Formats: sequence, C-alpha cells, structure tokens
Amino acid sequence: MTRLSQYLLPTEKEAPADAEAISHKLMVRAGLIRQVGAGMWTWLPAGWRVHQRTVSIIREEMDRIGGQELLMPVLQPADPWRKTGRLAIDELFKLLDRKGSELVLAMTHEEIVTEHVARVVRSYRDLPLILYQFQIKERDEPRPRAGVLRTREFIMKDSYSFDRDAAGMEERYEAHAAAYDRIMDRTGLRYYRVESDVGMMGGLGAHEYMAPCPAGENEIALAPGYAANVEVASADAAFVVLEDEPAAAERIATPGLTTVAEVSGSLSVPAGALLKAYPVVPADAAGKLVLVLVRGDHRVNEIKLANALGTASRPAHAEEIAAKLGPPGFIGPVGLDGRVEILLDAAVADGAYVTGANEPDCHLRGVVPGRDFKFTRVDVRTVQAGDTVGGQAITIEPAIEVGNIFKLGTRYSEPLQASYLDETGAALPIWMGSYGIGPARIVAAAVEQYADDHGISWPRALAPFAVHLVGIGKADTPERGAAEELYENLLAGGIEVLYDDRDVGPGEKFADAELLGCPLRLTVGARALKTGDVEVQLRRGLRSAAGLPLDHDVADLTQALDDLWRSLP
RNA sequence: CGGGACGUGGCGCAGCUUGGUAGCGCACCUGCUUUGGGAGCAGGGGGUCGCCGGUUCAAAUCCGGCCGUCCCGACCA
Repeated sequence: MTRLSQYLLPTEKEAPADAEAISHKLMVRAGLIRQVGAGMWTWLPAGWRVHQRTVSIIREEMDRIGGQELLMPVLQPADPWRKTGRLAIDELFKLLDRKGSELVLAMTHEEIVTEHVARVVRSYRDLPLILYQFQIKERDEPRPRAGVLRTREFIMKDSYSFDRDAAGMEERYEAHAAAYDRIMDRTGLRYYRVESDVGMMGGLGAHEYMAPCPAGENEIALAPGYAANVEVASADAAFVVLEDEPAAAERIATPGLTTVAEVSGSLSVPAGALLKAYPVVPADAAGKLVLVLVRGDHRVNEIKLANALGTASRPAHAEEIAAKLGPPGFIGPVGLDGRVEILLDAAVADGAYVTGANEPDCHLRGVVPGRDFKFTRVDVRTVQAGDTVGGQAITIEPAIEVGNIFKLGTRYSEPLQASYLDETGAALPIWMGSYGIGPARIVAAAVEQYADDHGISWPRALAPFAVHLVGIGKADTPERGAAEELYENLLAGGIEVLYDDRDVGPGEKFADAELLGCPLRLTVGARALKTGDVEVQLRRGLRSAAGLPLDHDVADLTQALDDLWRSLP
C-alpha cells in the first residue's frame, strides 16, 4: 500500500534536538528511522525499503561469487569465544541464562561458522567454501553516535571463506574485493577501497571500503592512485630546510621552552628542523623504555607504532621519563649510551636537528642522527596534508567504513580445530577470510553524500520508491481523478510509486517529496490537465525534465519512465 | 573511562534565578473556507514536568541520589 494517506511516513519539520549528523537529522525527519535508545533504532517502512534494497544488491553480488547464504544465531555459548581468546573483548555482550550457563550476543560470527565448518568439512574435496548471512550484530559500543552510523545493534552481511591454503584464501579474498567493488558501484556511493589495519580481528591483511562523508569517523589519505586509512598510511613528508651540520652538536640555553612551537620560535628554525622525542613503554616489556623520534612538525601514529614494535605501548609517565632520560620537555636521544632503544621515523632526512639535551632548560643544536646517536629506522608518523605520494599531494578526508575484508589465515581455524585431510591424508588447518559490510552505513552514507538543503536525494539504486507522485487539488476534482488514474497505470506498469493522495496543501506535499528524496517526482494538477502533460522533476539538482503525456497507455508510460530512470545517477 | 550539555504533551522550546492553578509554536481532533510551495477562522483533546528521596503549608522550580540522551576526547571486528 503506497498511498501516502495510509502509509506510515511520519515526516517532521524539525530535526530532533540531539541530532548532529546530516544523515541522523534527515533520516529521522523523512520518517525512515526512529530511536529506541542509545544506539538502538527502528527502521520504519520507507527506511526499511531502502535498507532491503541495499541488502538485495549485496546478496546478488555474494551469490555471483558463489556465496551460500545461511543464518546463524546471535545468542551463542561463550565457550568458542573463550577458545579464540575473544571472550575478553569489552564490546562483547555477555550474559547468563537461568541455569547459569555463560552466553554471549555475537558481535560477529567467526567462532560459530568455524565450529560448523570444523565439524562438517573433512576433506580437501569439501573446499573451498564461501558462507554468508545477513544477521544482527550486537556490540556494547562505548559511544553510539550519529543515528544509524554507529549503533549497538545492526545488521551486517558477514561472509567467511574457507580454503586449503594461503593461495586459495587469496583467491577468495580477491573474489570478495571484486564483489565489494561491484556492490559499491551499484549503490551509487562515492567510495574508496583503502589499506587498513587488521585490528582486533587479527590476520594477514585487510582492506576497508570507505565512503567519504562529513559525519565519517575515520580519516583517509588520498592521492592519485593511492588511498589508505590514515591509521596505516605512508607518504613522503614535505621538505624542510635544515641547518648545516656543525662539527659537533652545541648546547644552547632554552629556559622554560618545553614545546616544539616554543623552541622553534625562539631559535627561528622551522618546527620540522626539531626532533620530537616521544618515550613509550611497550605493553610486553614492563620497565623498558623506547624513545620514538619524529620530526617536530609530525605526530606519532599509535597504530603504526604498535605495528613497528610488534606490541601495543603507552606513553611513558613523567616519573619514568625523569628516571631514565631527563626532565620532561627537554629530553633527547644524545648520550643515552644504549640504555634506551631509539626509533627514528622514516621521514627524518639526513642532516642536523635540534633536540632536547636531557638537562633542564637546555637543548642541543646540530644533532646528526647516526653520528650523535644510534637508531633503528621505522615508519611511525601520521601522514598529513602537504605530504606527497609519488610526487602527488595527498588530501585527507573524513569517511565512514561501510565494509571490510580480512585475510584471517588460521587465526580461528587453529584454536577451533577446523582442519581437513589433504591428498596424502595429512590434517591441515583451513585458511580463512572474513568479510563484512553494513547496509545501514551504506544507507546513511548515501544520505550524507547526496543531501541538499531540501532533504535526501537518493541514488536510484537505493531510493525507497522510484516515483513520488504528487496529486494536487481537492479530492473528487478532475485533476485528482487524473492523478488516481496515473497511479493505477504506474502500478500496472510495475513502477514502484509512492502516491501522495493526502488532503493537504501542495507546499506540504512538495516539501515532503523533497525531504524523502525519491529520484523522480511526478506532479498532476489542474496545470497538467490543461497542457496534457505530467510534470517531471528530477530530485538530484531539482531539475525539471520533459513532461510525460497524460494519455500515454501503460506500455508507453512504463517505457518512457524506464528510459528516464536509466539516465539517473 | 575523562570533559561538557540536556531531560517540561508526538516534535521544537519557554517557565526554574526569586517555590504559589503548567505555557508557546508546530503537529493532532471537529466544523467551515482554502488547494501549484509547509493555508485561514472558530472550537477542542492531550503533559505522573526522567525516576526516587529530602526541605517546605506548598516543588517543574531548592537540595541529594539515581537513570536516560547527546556532543568532544579515549575506545571502536
């Protein structure tokens, strides 16, 4: 039933006071979603149509690469999670049943799908496999935000691949990358596939599908031919002019100057001619201190640092710094005599730098890495605007992660004993991949990317309806009769149409149509009866298109609309 | 987890400082008028003022505790 007079589409003139993100405001205002609690949302009929359109696209592309759809429970025994070491994850909801058995609400389904495969797959002949589902995920998020962009409960398409070896896993990974590319292309979103950190999934490699949008919570670094999550991005730093190397470093008085800005200002050298010393304590080596050096105008990237160290780390406390190095604010790499391991960032070019002297109110000028201290070279800085990749400047954009693909290897198959017998009868672990995609985020990202001052402007692949038909004039007038007839003809022609047959003024109908954002608006009023043409407006850009003759028969009407439809973004 | 803000009818808000019959706009219901850009007139319905406790003759208002929601940061397969 798609007569607006009988359809549940509660539009609002004003956005909820606590909404900030564009998609949050517009999806509530357009009557697509309603909030239940923090990070808990109901999809109303029109919103659910959009969500399910996205689901359909994903399903088609998963089936195309040989995926087999199944459904696994959200409520699960805790035991497999204990085996993989993931029971300790804070985001995992845990509960007890009435008998006191430990249960979890799944945040993803690696454990269960791997257990199934472990029991069912015996032979190399059973591989490869791609299994997937659309299922609710539950996560005890520290901070749900921005409508459906980050929620505690959401539907995810998650798929899992099972192969006999690394080469097979790579094949399945590439198949998923291709499927995801097609999915994203079909949704009409602007997106990038970027290199990403493997994070808590563990594993051997990963990409994320990022949709740039203002409310995005990630940052991506972009250059022609290059796209990466800022968490892992590498780039060439902007050149900085260094002073000539003196024969030896010289001690200079810098009373009270503890920051890069203060020191560089006082000495009239660029911030990039300083070395910023960042002492950290590795998580796996209590009592050990590592001194990380980056250029004064750069920032240490915690994730790249963790990858370089092979373990997480925390900034050293002031007491630890004072005990092992010198007064905080004046620490540096010179004279440590191997007591502290020194990591030097890759962006530090050869030359002379200003560093702390490990003495109060003193810095050293003309410090030359290699000559004045030994170091290990690492890439641990955060890329920034002004850097280049292949000579091309990078830009940094906020983006929302709408999908990801992971090479898991045997991260889950080993603890859960998912193995198969090869041709020689040897038992070998199964090589896995894991691939997620969030329809709700695709929907919200589309709203963010294409909204204008009037409301949502759906890409045609996601729109809740193809056509928003506005009937103008009172009920029982000839123009409304014409609108009714057109509605019936559109339905007969298989066009998905929302018919605004409400007894309200034209302004309200137009405003609601623009808010909801269906790609085509057809208007039938007295004017249409006079000219014989139905007015057609394209939502994207609010441009008028050539009118359609009111007296078209169903086949002609359908054909004309179909032609127009194909021309839409 | 740290910082900040908010909670009064479906939505947006005022009232709280200085305690005394709970108000406005939109939305909703009825009638009449109106129909190409969120209409007009008249009438009407709807609120345990987040919850619990305290102070007081009297609490939306003052005090205490709790809960909820949002924003920034931390965190985030």
